[in-house]
Amino acid sequence: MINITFPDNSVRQYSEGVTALEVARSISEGLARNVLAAKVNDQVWDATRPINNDVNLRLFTWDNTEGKAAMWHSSAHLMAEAIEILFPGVKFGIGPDIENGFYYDMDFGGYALVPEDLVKIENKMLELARQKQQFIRKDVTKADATAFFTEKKDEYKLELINDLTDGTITLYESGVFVDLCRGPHIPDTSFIKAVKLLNIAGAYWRGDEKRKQLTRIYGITFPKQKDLADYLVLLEEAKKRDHRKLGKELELFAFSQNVGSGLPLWLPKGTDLRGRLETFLREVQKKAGYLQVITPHIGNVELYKTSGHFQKYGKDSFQPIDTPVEGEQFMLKPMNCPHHCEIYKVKPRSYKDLPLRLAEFGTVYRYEQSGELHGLTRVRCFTQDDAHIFCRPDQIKQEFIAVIDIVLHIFKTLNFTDFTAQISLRDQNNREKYIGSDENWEKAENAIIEATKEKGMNTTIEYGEAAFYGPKLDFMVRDAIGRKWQLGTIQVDYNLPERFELEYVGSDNQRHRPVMIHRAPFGSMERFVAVLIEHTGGKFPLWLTPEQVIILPISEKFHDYAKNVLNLLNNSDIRGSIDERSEKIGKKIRDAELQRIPYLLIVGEKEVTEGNISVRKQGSGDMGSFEVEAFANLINDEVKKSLEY
RNA sequence: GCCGGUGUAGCUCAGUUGGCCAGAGCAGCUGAUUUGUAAUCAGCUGGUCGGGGGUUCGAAUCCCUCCACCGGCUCCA
Repeated sequence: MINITFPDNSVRQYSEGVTALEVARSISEGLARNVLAAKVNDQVWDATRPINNDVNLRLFTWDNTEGKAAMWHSSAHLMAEAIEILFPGVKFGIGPDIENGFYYDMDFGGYALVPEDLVKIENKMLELARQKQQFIRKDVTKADATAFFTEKKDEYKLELINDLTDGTITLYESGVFVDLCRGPHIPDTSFIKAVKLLNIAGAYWRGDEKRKQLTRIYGITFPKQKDLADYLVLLEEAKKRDHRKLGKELELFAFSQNVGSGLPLWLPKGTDLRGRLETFLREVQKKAGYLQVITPHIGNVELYKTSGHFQKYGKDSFQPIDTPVEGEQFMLKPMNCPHHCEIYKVKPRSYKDLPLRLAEFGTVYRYEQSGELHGLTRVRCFTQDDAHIFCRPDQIKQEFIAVIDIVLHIFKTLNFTDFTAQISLRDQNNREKYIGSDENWEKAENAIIEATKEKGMNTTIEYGEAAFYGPKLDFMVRDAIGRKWQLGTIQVDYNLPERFELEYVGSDNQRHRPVMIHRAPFGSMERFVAVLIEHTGGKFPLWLTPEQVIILPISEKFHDYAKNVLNLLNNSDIRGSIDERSEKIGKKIRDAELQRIPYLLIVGEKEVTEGNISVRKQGSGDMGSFEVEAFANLINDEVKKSLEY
């Protein structure tokens, strides 16, 4: 007999070789019907795998991340089986579960899948799922595995096997499909009741653009048909919040092929909104001791050779601009830091001057690959809310923490609760990608880790995500459909001060090298506004929104009164307009609601007589009558409250 | 940049197997209406069917090519 300990620390005895599924059945038949996988000590196992020792056991169902993972991983196998039946000869790469579903990378040998194929595959998957195929785990030797996939002529699997070093190789068999796989899998395919293959994409084998591009199919499955329907509705809802769609509808920004792709045109309302964000940040930064500067949009090529950017990115940048006579070359500026270094150098600096915090809403130009362009989140011209802090080495931590405070303050003011703080470090195996000494890298990496610890932040660490000159702390948020974007960033840099030979005179009257911190709380105005649009669905905070109110006269007779009301509101710093169209009030309300204007003020006979306004709040309806002054106070209180430091 | 998809009026979309002058709704303009909490009515304007090339008696429709956009991959100072 063996002892099995459950999460609540209770212990039960079972005979050796018992499976998690049998354990579940011993607890309740209902549980057994829902068990997808199990955690045995620290490893997630098949629920059908025999347990031979005393262990800690935890059962996973669809309600657990691990349960979903097993379900989707198994779904990838099921899809592969369906494809092997429908498209014999297809070679398989990898097919993992992902956050929302799964994918499988496959080599269709030149055949281009069409969307109708997906439907066929879905149907075949459902057919196979109903057969209640079991996932059978087999331990094999490397030689056996190699022999099997050699026979199958699957070079991708062979390459994977070849790279396996830990000795144990497992295969999983379900129906006619056998895959190299670590597992775990769900007990059988009958748990998969609903299937949706979402899209087809190309993906380089092993993520290497020099290698063959395979066909990737993304899909998702559910244990109930209704779950799938709900999920699809969710996706549709998310698409409605897409900043590209809302940006057009709310007239915030536009793109024109005549101007060029990736070059956003900020429309009046978008400019107004962005301007308010900038003003807001300027105020915050002023309080935090930043000095605002302005630098040109171009700079001599030599400047970027000094900084190292030219060597690193010169080929992939907009190419230098030649002057007509002197033969000089200028780059569109891809970064503001070299310019700021030159500002640092305009005069000798004393340790007493530090930290020197230079801030600029600096517009930069980067030649992003055409396939990378994406609405306002990935563009070729964008404005960073940039600043560079030049400080003494002993000031790094305090400055770093002060920047974190600014970022957190901004996120809080804008209700960005759903972000992750990611510490981006060097790729340990690929150090030649970076410039600067090991010693400085370590100092910088430690400074970031210490600062985040001190702030008690939840962080993730990503290796290989650092900038080429230094590690970063990045604030990541998701867009409407779950894609991750970097917004705020804070970066420690020992390198540029070196390259620009920046110095300050210390209290010892000796020359010392300052350290730089690059930081941008929004990241870029473009990307920030994009994410803001998606997070708010276009319903911006009152203090930020381009139009706070719109006055809707019942008929032309009340236009004069409306103008008086607008004047009074303008005098109280409230911005808005009057809908003077000869439309019915229902139409005016509808249009204003669709424009996400926070307050609709209706004025007609009744309001004129009583000298007030009827207020309707966007999204929630009639709030009743208000005196203009009382309403103005209400608005201003709301604005003040959301901007409190 | 790579793989796949899409491209018809400002927007959302129809347009049978290639065949009369390319359609609708919304928006816009003009007029009527003077309206009470999510779409008043009528008329009009508006498209080199993404650009270029080809096949054909004839192309929005078939082929080639370029461009843009969409979903991924790779990249992201």
